[in-house]
Amino acid sequence: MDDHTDQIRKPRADAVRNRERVLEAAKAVFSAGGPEASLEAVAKRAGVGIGTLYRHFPTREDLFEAVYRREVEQLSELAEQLKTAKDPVDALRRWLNSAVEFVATKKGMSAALALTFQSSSELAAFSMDRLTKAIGSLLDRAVAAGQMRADVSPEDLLRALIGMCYMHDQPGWQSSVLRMLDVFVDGLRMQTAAKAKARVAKPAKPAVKRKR
Amino acid sequence: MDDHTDQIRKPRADAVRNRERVLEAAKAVFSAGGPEASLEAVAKRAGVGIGTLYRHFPTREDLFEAVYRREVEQLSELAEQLKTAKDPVDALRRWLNSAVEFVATKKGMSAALALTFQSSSELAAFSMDRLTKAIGSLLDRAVAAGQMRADVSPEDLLRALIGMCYMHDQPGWQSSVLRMLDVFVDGLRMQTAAKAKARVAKPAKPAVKRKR
DNA sequence: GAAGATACGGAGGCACCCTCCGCTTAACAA
DNA sequence: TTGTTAAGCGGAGGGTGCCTCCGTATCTTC
Repeated sequence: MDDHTDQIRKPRADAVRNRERVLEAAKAVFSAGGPEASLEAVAKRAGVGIGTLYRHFPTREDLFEAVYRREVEQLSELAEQLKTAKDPVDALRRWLNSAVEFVATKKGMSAALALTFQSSSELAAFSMDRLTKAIGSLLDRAVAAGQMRADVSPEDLLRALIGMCYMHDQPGWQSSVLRMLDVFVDGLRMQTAAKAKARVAKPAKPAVKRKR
Repeated sequence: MDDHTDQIRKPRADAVRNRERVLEAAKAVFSAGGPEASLEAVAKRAGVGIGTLYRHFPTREDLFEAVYRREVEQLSELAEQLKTAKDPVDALRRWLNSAVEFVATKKGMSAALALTFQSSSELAAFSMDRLTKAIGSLLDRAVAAGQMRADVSPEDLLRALIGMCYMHDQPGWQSSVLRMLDVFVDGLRMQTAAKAKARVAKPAKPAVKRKR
């Protein structure tokens, strides 16, 4: 058997194009109709057969995933830009605010994402990693500058942020989330130079006295 | 036409019984199989016909709602009990912790709830009202005792709590949420001179691992 | 241009949704 | 108790969307 199998073929142009079309259509359809929207509707909007859709994205979740990955990238890039801001605490606060606003435009997708996160821990890992790094870089700067306590991880903060945004079916949710984030940042912030010093000088003993 | 129409009949015993059975079955089925679970499976498990299920709960959301309402009641009652605890801040912290644990046992239901909340603002209003009052009573005590800042509403706190719990697909989510809540309560807490001192003298030593 | 690999589309089988209506049963009156 | 009647029950069946499968079309490579 001849195997120049390692010879990899260039992916077909139509396949690439169709995949892109489906993603585009899916984003629109899910945003409008929620996660239950018909996949056949997605295929139709994309102008491809239902079979094509299923070949590229064997399950509904696969499709959610692919759509979602893009969104994550965008937030990640924003953090990159904010890293050069002057005030680290303000930069963090700003990123959080942007994240809230970002979520605000994705109403229809959110329920879909809730479902996807639940079943695909792989996606959760990816986005966690990506967004954690984003927050982490902002957080570290603030900590390094002595402006924030250091016992809350980027993971924790991310969790709080995403969590709060899930509540966005209430009227006024957005301003409420923003207020919460302010309180939160206050909770994280070093109180005064003196206090900060005292605290850092303090010896170990785990952050909290959690009973049970 | 004779109308002793105002004469109201007692609801039929079998109807009451069946309704109860369906709720029981639904809780189990949704917990295990998530929100997409077959309603026919629910009917079968309840030992009733599919028609009966649909008469009692015309839509899938109606069923979610009814199941959910009970859960809310329980949390509400817990708050009632905690109102008599000595330390108000600790009572609040405890209620929050219990809420987290409570959610932890409802894995399968959470995605369903996310969907329901999105489409039924009526349910959201009900549970918000109920839980807000629960938190509110605990929060008020702490504020009245001068142990907490007063500019964060029960609604805000509830939002943060529920939000955080939506993240529970991650390993270790629970301890993370608990940690977040601690930080949060710290952020809320009054920083009186005495308190602040106490805090500094206290262990809140952070740091630790937090690699990267 | 030919050969072969790759992708396309949509028919079709299946599962589930939900409605509709004839039958059953509980509540009330006598 | 028994009769009357409203309320409730069950599940057949039409409809929709899911997903697979395979004959056909198109692209890449030589």
